[in-house]
Amino acid sequence: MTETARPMRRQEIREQNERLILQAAEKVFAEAGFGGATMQLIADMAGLPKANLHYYFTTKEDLYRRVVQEIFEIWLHAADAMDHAEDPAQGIAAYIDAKMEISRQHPHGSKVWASEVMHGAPVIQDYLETTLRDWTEGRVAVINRWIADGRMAPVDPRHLLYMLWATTQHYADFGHQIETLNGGRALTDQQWSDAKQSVKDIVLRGIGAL
Amino acid sequence: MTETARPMRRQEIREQNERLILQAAEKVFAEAGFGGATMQLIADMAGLPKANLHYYFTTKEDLYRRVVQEIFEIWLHAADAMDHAEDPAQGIAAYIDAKMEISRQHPHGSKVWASEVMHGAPVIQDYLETTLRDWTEGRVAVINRWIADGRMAPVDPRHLLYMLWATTQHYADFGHQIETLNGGRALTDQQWSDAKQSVKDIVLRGIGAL
DNA sequence: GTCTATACGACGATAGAC
DNA sequence: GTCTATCGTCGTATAGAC
Repeated sequence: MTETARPMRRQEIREQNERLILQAAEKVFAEAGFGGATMQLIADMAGLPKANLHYYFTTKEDLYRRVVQEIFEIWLHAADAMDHAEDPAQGIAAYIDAKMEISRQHPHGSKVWASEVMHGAPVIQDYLETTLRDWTEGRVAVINRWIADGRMAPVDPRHLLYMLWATTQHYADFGHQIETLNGGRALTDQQWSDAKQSVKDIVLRGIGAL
Repeated sequence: MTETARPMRRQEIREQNERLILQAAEKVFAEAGFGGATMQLIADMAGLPKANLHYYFTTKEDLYRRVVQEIFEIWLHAADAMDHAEDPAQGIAAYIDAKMEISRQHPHGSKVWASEVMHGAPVIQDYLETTLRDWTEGRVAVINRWIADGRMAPVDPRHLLYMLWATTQHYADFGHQIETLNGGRALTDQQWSDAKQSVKDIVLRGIGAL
């Protein structure tokens, strides 16, 4: 009887274990907060000994930082939907759809980010001041161009962006509250679709793009 | 030399100390999360010995529960602004103004609530299922009446409420991010005024009430 | 690369003097 | 009602065998 499965190389073992740990950490940090999370809990969920976590990430804060960075990267890519559009109706609708879908697919990451910012962004303050600030200024310019071209009403671009962030992320961060108000049941496919449509209807009409 | 100040009675001492502790706890729980907060930190901020906290509130969780209940009560009263209005333009504008003002005056409480819900509402789940559910159904009925009377567009009342909660609370919960994007400075009176107006403009136009 | 055992510190809670 | 001293627990992190 020969061993058919190719043995994993060191690099593959490392990648697989880091992936396992990061997925477990995202869930535990989201559900318990940074202070409430324990390395033991994350290790159990990842199915690895606690000491291995320290081997791969050294400290609890290192591991946490990596989790926060991941959701941030995902959000940045959602802006692509907005950039490749000519008019606001299409661009903002696509951005809302993308952000709502992320809230559905990555609710844990969204919560970890929210928790981090609520506590004053002790770990990712530099990201706020560089990447996020640049990103925001770029989108503000896009929206201002749409306004200048008469394609939408003259609303303050920053407050519009805050409304988009707040509303889309609310479906992840306050998902438990929404579920409770939905009779204790998670939103169905149809209800998610309705949610996206409701948000797009109100916002697009609200900025005069419909 | 006589003592002019009337000595406080036991009940007054208790009320004053509980108030000191609750204010300190709200701030510490908001900034550090439940797990990150320590009784020592709260005691130092309140200017009382740590043992006194346990005397008045027994456990850390008791103290936390009281903090969460307080912000919830404040939010419930904000709905009064909505109930005494005949048309949606006036009622929802008043609700937005009230909720925005609470975000400004009680950012810590808002964050504690957000954190509690994000972690699955382990302490106030019963409130979600009773008080909040009843409250929500009442407002849904009001909005549906406005729609039936042709005073606003036929939007889904629940998703409208979620957008109002998300957007208004965002200015408290993500206040640090907003401040960073504002050049590291807190919003001025004028900027708060602009924020309220922007939210009202987009939402009211969005639901066809303008 | 994996895991057991443990050091070390911090926190919640309480006992008991005042 | 107030406060000091302290107990027991738990969590992060590491040392060292395998």
